[in-house]
Amino acid sequence: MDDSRPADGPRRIKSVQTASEILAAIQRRPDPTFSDVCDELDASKGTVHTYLATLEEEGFVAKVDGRYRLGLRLVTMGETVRNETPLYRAGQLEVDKLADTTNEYVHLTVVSRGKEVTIYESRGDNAVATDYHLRMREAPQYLHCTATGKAMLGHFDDDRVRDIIDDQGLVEQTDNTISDTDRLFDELERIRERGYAVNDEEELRGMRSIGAPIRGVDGDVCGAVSVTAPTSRLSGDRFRSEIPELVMQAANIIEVNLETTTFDPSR
Amino acid sequence: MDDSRPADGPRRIKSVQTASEILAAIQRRPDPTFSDVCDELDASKGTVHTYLATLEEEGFVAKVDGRYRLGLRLVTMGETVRNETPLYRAGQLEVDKLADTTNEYVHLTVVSRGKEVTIYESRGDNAVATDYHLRMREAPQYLHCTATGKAMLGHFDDDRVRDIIDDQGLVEQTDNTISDTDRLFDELERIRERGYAVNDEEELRGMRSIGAPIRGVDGDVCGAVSVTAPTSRLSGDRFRSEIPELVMQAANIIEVNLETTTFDPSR
DNA sequence: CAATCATGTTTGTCTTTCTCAAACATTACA
DNA sequence: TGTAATGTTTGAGAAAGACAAACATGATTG
Repeated sequence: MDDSRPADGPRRIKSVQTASEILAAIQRRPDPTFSDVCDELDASKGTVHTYLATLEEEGFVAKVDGRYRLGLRLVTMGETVRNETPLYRAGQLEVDKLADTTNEYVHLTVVSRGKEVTIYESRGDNAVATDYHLRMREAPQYLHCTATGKAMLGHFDDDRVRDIIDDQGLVEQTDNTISDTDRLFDELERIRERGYAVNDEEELRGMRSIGAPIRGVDGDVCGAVSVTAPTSRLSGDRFRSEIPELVMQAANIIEVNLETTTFDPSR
Repeated sequence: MDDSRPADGPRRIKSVQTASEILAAIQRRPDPTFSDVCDELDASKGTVHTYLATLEEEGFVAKVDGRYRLGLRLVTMGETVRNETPLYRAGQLEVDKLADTTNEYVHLTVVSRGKEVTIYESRGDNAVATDYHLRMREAPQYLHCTATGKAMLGHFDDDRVRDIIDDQGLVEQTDNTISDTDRLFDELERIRERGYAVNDEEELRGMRSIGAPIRGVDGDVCGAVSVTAPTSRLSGDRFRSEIPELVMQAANIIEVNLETTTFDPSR
């Protein structure tokens, strides 16, 4: 009844947190109006108004006939992030090739704050669930139910995996999702042995993926690559050896690229 | 000597502006250290520290062994922006096709705040200047020296064009850049007549482009599409009729897609 | 067509929170 | 080991943010 102290801890800029919340609110809601944004925040109209005006001026938000959107500055900044991620430069071409030979979706992902973000995606000619994959890239995804995610988890040390599970939980996205910690650790063990991870309709019903980890120069995992296809097209030999082989090859080539580009003197 | 009034005008949140400046500083400088960031801002170390901590917590900034980078949240948000730009959904496939038939770089751009932003890019097998195009996407570009930019300017009304010129100037990127207002207006006239715009080494020496405007349902220009290739491969008939024809066809198809997807009831 | 309502914008004022210095840590370097 | 460089924390004054309420502007409706 007495903990009215400022509960210190490290200092933060509250206005920046508020701005971030507003951006999140706009992202959550499609094309919100001014009062839609107000509804999602607990701040007065006047305050929200000033924030939106500032964010618009800075290019983080755009107003299109009375409705708010995230601004194009986020596109250019996002582009910078990708270009400065060594994995992107090292992997882009190889991902395109893999999409070309498999004709399916290929993803290149990295871990950030306990989730994974797709840094590059290539769509083979037969790729399905385009809309799902479009939307999926708009937010970081769980690691425990994707091929790339599990491939990476398999090469983290147990403490780190445990921390991630504690933070994120093992949300059941489908009936096949591994939602039990022990089972997940068993699975990670198998992934380590085989060298690749399988996602058997654990993220999305009807879709399977094969993923392999990518190690950086220091030996630590810095990302993963995967092929995703409808279960009907990803079964039998193709599921058990052909695609896994191709994915691991691609991962290997990207690793080599990484080593050589990292030492690129022009950077 | 007396204008010490608050110089009112509409209110803004200063902290958000500061945060924006910090992000810009990090984007400008590759992998800056803490004091690098301080150097670019005029704020005390303590202040910058608090901002960076906040931005990191929010995912807009990441610290990788002592150096700052833009954070992956910008990637996911940027992805949202693209996905919610109708032009992207309407044009993506067509841009891929055009890159496939021409084997060159194809760009899909929109205007924002007097400059253009590439919302999607497809790289044909022979595409050159990969690195330039990578970097180019990290910042909005001038309209007066690109094929897409001029295609769009050609269909704005004169006042709007004049405003843009006043704001942005006619920076000479190469010897061929049109840096004279009257000459630019003449050129825009020709573009309107022909239906497509030409960039003849006006942006980058050795590179030519052909661009066509894309009109939205309301009839207003909402973007443009272009093919870019080295001058040696873009000359003669290919330069004067083949590629222009293909680009205008693509623009036309995208316009049709736009009309049909806009009325998509699922949205 | 007036009147009511919903939506968005501006302003005065009090409170919160930024910001600066300066002190404090921590790490590099000689 | 001492000195410098870099990064982090803190106290307190000054500045800026937040609220509420008033003000516009457009919709909607009786």
